[in-house]
Amino acid sequence: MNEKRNISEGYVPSLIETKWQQKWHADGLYNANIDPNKPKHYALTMLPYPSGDLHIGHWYAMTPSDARARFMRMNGYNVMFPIGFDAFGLPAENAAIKNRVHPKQWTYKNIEFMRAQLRSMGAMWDWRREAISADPEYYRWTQWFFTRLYKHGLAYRKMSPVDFCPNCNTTLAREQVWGDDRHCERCGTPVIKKDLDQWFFRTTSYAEELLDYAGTDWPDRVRTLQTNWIGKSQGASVIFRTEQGDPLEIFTTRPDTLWGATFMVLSPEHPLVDKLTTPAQNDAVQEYKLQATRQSDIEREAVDKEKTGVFTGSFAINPVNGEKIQVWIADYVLMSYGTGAIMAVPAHDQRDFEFARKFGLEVRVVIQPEGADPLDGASMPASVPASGTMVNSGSLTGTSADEAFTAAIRYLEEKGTGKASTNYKLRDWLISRQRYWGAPIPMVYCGECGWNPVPDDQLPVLLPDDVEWKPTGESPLKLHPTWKNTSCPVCAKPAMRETDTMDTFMCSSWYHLRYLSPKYDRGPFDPQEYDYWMPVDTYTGGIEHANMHLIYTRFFHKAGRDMGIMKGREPMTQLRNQGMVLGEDHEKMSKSRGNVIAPDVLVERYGADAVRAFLMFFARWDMGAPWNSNGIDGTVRWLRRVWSAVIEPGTPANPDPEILVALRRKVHQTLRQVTRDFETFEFNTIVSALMELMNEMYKAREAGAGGTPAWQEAINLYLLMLAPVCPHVAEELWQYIGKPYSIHTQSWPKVDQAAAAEQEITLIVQVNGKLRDRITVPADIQDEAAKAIALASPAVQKLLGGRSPRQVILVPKRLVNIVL
RNA sequence: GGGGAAGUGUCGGAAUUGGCAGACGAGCAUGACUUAGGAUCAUGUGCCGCAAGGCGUGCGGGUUCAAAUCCCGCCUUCCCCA
Repeated sequence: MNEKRNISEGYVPSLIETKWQQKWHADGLYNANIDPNKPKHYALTMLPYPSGDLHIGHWYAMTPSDARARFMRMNGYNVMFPIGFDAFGLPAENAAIKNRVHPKQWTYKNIEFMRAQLRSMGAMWDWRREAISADPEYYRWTQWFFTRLYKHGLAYRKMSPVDFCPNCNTTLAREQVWGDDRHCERCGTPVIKKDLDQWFFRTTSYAEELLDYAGTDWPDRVRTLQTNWIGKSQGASVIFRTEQGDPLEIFTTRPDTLWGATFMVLSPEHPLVDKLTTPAQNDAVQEYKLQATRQSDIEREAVDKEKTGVFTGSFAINPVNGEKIQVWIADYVLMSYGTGAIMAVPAHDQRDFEFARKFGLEVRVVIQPEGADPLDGASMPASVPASGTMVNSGSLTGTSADEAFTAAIRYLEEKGTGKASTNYKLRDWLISRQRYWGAPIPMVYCGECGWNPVPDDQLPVLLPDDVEWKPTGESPLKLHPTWKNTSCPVCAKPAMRETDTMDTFMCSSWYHLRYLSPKYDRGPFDPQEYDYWMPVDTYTGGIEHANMHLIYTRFFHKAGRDMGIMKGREPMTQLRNQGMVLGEDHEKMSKSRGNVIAPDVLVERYGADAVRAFLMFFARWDMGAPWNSNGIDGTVRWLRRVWSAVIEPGTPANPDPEILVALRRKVHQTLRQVTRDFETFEFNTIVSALMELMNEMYKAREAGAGGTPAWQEAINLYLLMLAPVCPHVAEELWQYIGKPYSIHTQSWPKVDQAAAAEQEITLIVQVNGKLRDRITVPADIQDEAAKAIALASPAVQKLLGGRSPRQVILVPKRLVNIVL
């Protein structure tokens, strides 16, 4: 089939899309190489998990990222736009258990399929840089990073609870715990918490620095999410003592209310609980501890939940007044926040208040709000906010609560029983997973030498292939007959490997570095590539990763910098988030809900370019929307119109010169808007501006402008503007009009400001803020002239009825508001 | 529960960030061309009203010459929670 015949058949995406994809690939058009003579631009889109199928949400995320990377390239940047796969993780293991396929096989088969899906998008990925986190040559370096963090004291081991199914005898991930009663997804048994020795990274050491976003262009929304997640609060740590003499440390943000503490509450998991529990209370305490382990933290923290708790039978001494107060346990105190123990000040904290009322504990007012009747602890209906004047507070009585805050800390420090303290909600990062399909934690335990990292020359610690899954779901690494046996890296005696693997967030914390040089074997990345490309200039991905992935990757970078491996403050300079595409039923898209929209079907039917354009057009990118296929026909119609405008320009028919001026004006105005919208990630209005321009061009062609120089300029600029959005059809038509290959290596056009300037504007005339007239006036109209014209309007004269206006408000070159 | 967002025609959405509400697209209606149309082209399309005109951006207040946009209080929906 020859070229001309294709063209005359009209716009048939299938005839052009694969053709160009293959040519671009063969020519290495999108290969990114170091070029010191050009400014670089590292554009990164969050890497997909190879679940088996790309869904429309992936395209929604990636298409605009690709379009913008293309736009940057046309603006003279040397652009790198890599892709890869976040290939470890639980779904592969579930598939293994369910379908008896090896996770490796399942994962790599999925990757193969998804590569083809990704290629059909026509994105400018440099596939030579593809990185797959489950490749040994990748996870070798994930493990290497672990050992570095360990050597720098940033990885440590401690006991920590996991969700555990006592029937299956296995730990469960959050998504394996179902329902309000929190039962095991496999067997339905209620889940309990079990303490295991696990590895942690000291993310909290970087809490303070993570609060500082200097050097980033990140959305305020993300900064706020992270700041709240890190959750810094200032207060005091105070040491109470149990009757038996054990120190019992608490953190409080309100040290000023210390005199109002009438009891203490420990988390049921607190280490002192058993020691504090008296024989008479033991049954009740043990029973309560068990039921507390059955709940999620989210449930436990719920403020409006009915308060529960049990008295331990023991007392503690309040260090500021020597009073003996009861020690309770309650699930609303979490072991993971602060010290897992609180002083309860029911008069000024609502949760403590509800607890006190339920169990008949004393409520003692220590702060009297200004101008209110004196509060009575016994009868007050709710806690009151802690601001006002101190009462019943020893030496602090009479001062304001604000002053009392620092005074109380001074008092504690003088007495040596507390100090000013800062607490963070951020916890250390638990990275141990009792799973097979992840990077093995490269640590070895020796009876004599303890824990030691696997030496670099023995990395990677390879996952064994010959594993089996017991129906219980226990980790195959633990069950493997020989894998865990090794020798101690220090004394060479027989030793045991750690059988846990790493959280996949570890893999995704540095994938942007592996892209730099995925085959490099002398380090995690080639330093030359690093120095040229890093940091990531534009990072795009879902807002849902604001807290976990994006905090982990920042932590990882800062820790790497302090270890001399990475450079600079932040790994990603600019961040932009897309919203989520929900299913047509307005629910989150998922296989289990059966509401997944597959791009393949759409591409086959409408072509990749139309799908790309529609995805950019159908919703605000940063907001997302429920999917709706209805509008996609409009996008196809538009591309057909574009096709027809290029193929059938018509012949010049001596048009009115004003038609040509107006055409050029519209073209350059559109270019101005499209350029701005690319810069600000407003992709939907890029497409609508292009549609609008095409509508104008059809009218101009109708009026005889087709084939004129103005028309040809319009076509040229149109295709250049279209190229980042619809790369295939733009390339095809660019070739058709005889321009040199490739359109994607052309420069972004410049706006002709003079041509874009309006000669006339519509002056809005309001009376008392209501629209009364619209008058076309010269664009350079002066203020006084505009007022005069507005006042002379018949509509205004009628309303004035001979009166003179009280006030005339003028917005230059836009609006006149006449106030009567 | 905590944290973060968002509510605009029949639908997806636009609005130079305080200045013409509803761009663009879908849908619908009418017409043209057609043996035919899930093709193409043209025109119309927020609501009430014959009209003049009035009303309209989740609901209720407020600030302002002017509010979808700013402030206060509600309601609803969505996202994240190691």
